[in-house]
Formats: sequence, structure tokens, C-alpha cells
Amino acid sequence: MTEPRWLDADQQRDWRAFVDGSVRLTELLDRDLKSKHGLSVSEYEILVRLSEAPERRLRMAELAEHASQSRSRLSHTCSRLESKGLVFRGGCPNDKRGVYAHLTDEGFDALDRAARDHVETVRDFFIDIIDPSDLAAIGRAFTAVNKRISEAG
Amino acid sequence: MTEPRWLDADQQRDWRAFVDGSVRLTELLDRDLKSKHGLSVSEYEILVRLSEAPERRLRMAELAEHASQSRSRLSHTCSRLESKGLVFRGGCPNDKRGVYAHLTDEGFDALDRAARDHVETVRDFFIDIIDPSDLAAIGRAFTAVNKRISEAG
DNA sequence: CAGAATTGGTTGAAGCTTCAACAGGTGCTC
DNA sequence: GAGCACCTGTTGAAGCTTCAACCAATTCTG
Repeated sequence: MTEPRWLDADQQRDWRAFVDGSVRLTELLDRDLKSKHGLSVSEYEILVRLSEAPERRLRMAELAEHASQSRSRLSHTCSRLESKGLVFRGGCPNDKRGVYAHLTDEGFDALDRAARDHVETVRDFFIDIIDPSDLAAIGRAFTAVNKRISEAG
Repeated sequence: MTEPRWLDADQQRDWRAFVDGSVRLTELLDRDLKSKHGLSVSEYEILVRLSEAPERRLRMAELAEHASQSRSRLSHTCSRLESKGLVFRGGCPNDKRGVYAHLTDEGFDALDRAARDHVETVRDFFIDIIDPSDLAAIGRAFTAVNKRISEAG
């Protein structure tokens, strides 16, 4: 068995900073959103994507794709959001298998309130403490990661 | 209520690339590690930290800190690792409340096997597709994030 | 030194995610 | 147009995480 190409010291340091940082950051954002607005990050993501979609509705499969969630997970989470009155699901005329998830007005308001706090926290713990050129580098890097993962799909 | 400082278009784009990318990447790594070695990323992290500790053992609280996990979660996960024979827990002489988690030889071997595959996947989907200076930027940025979160503690 | 406050770690229940199986629709092919 | 492969979305169970409550040991305080 050949020796793998281990990371060098710098790569190791940077990779670990990322792993730790992203875990801690998402946890912090999740806790923040939950305590102030009763929403998890993944629920929040769903509301965001719906709010941006034409007519504030999206097919389940599309929504799953946009929110980086499995269909099963989305299905469960939508049930919860539906029971909170933030989302409702209705059939699709063209394709009788299809289901549209719609953002309710109440859902839109909840999202608006949450987003105002959320953006401040994101700034506080990420955007505003990072050099703008480093942020651009992050953008480039993770765009490449997304592309790579999609290709491997 | 004053209008919050929304992100500008570039910030938004970069932030979202990161959110999506990191979710997808961790999911991919998790699936990879699980299918090839039956370990989740967080179990893997625990084994890594133990393997690097003097005498391959660490107090539970320290281990939780290093692995960015809650104590409760660590406790449950260690129970699972213990029943797989990769870790065992023993008391602490000085502080009778304390518990040391030890890496077993079997645990060390399992980690060694897993790490060889893991590093290739990390390279494939992250390190090797990113410009080295962008990786350095990521290191700087997330080091700052970690610092900020610790300070806010 | 007694009592209170803090720290270390575990536990069980509730909540969320994953996984595999499924029901119903669509569309392709022969 | 019957059969077959594929796609959509849901479901329930199993697995993992979070949360709050808890016990035990240590340390602080008067």
C-alpha cells in the first residue's frame, strides 16, 4: 500500500481552522436563530429560498436542491413549518406527482423578522471580522467546491 | 426600528457560496467516511484528537473542547465508540470527578486506515481544487472566527 | 470547617436527520 | 398501449443531537 499524500503543516492548519470555525459558527447561528425566533438554520434556509422564488413557491425537489437538503429531510421539515403556519403545500397542475411548497404571509413576516437579527449576527461573527479580500477568496474557493461536488454527483 | 446593515451583493454571494459549500462538503465527507469505515466525521474527529494527545488520552471536557462538541454529545458518542472497542474510559487519579478517554490500539488502527482515505477525499474536494493563496485566506479568516467566538463565550 | 456555588460528567426524553421502503405518476420502448 | 424504468414525494423506524435534570466532587466564602 502506497503512502497517501498527507497534508503539509500549513494545509493542515488551514483545513482545521476551517473545520472548527465552520462547526462553531453554524452552531452559534443556529442557537441564535432558535432562541430569538424559534427557527433552525435549515428552516430559515427554506424560508429564504421560498421568499426568493417567483410567487414564493417552489417544487419540493427544487427546494431541496436550493437548500442543500435531502428530500426526506425537507419533507419532514416542511411538515413542521406547515404546522407552524409558515408554509403550506399544494398540488401541481402539470405534474400530478409534484407538490409546491408555498411561503405564507405569516412565513414571510417571520422570515423578515428573523433575517434582521440574523444578518447582524453573521456580520458580527463573520463578515465584519474578515478582510474583504479574504472573503472574496472564500467565495472563490467554495464556488469551486460546489462545482466539484456537483460534477462528482 | 432602524434598517439593519444588509449584506451587499458580493458579500451575499460569497457568504452563500460558503454556507452551501461547507454543508455539502461535510455531508460528502461524512458519507464517505461512513461508507468506507463506519465512522461519522465527529467520531473521526474524536479519534484524531485522542491520537494526538500525550499517551493518547484526554479528559472528557478537554476532548469536547478540542472536537467542538457539547459534553453531552461527547458522552453519548464515546459510549458508542467504546462499544465498538475504539476507545475506553477510565477514572482520573487527581480529580475523582474526572474521566479520561483513552484511544485503544484497535482505535488507533481504525483511525490510521480511515485517515488514509479521508485525506484523499479532502484533497479531491477541497485542498487540491483551491488556489493555495485562497486556502491561506480561509485559514486566516476562520482563525479570526474562532477567536471571535471564543471571546464572545 | 460548614454551606454554597461551581465544575465534571452522565442520563433519558424529545427533537431532528438518515435510511430504506413505498405509492403513485410519467414517459420511453417495442 | 402494455410493460418497464425512472422520477416525486412521503413515511416510519433507527440513529444521532440537544436539552434539562441530575449526582458527585471540588473549590470558594465567610
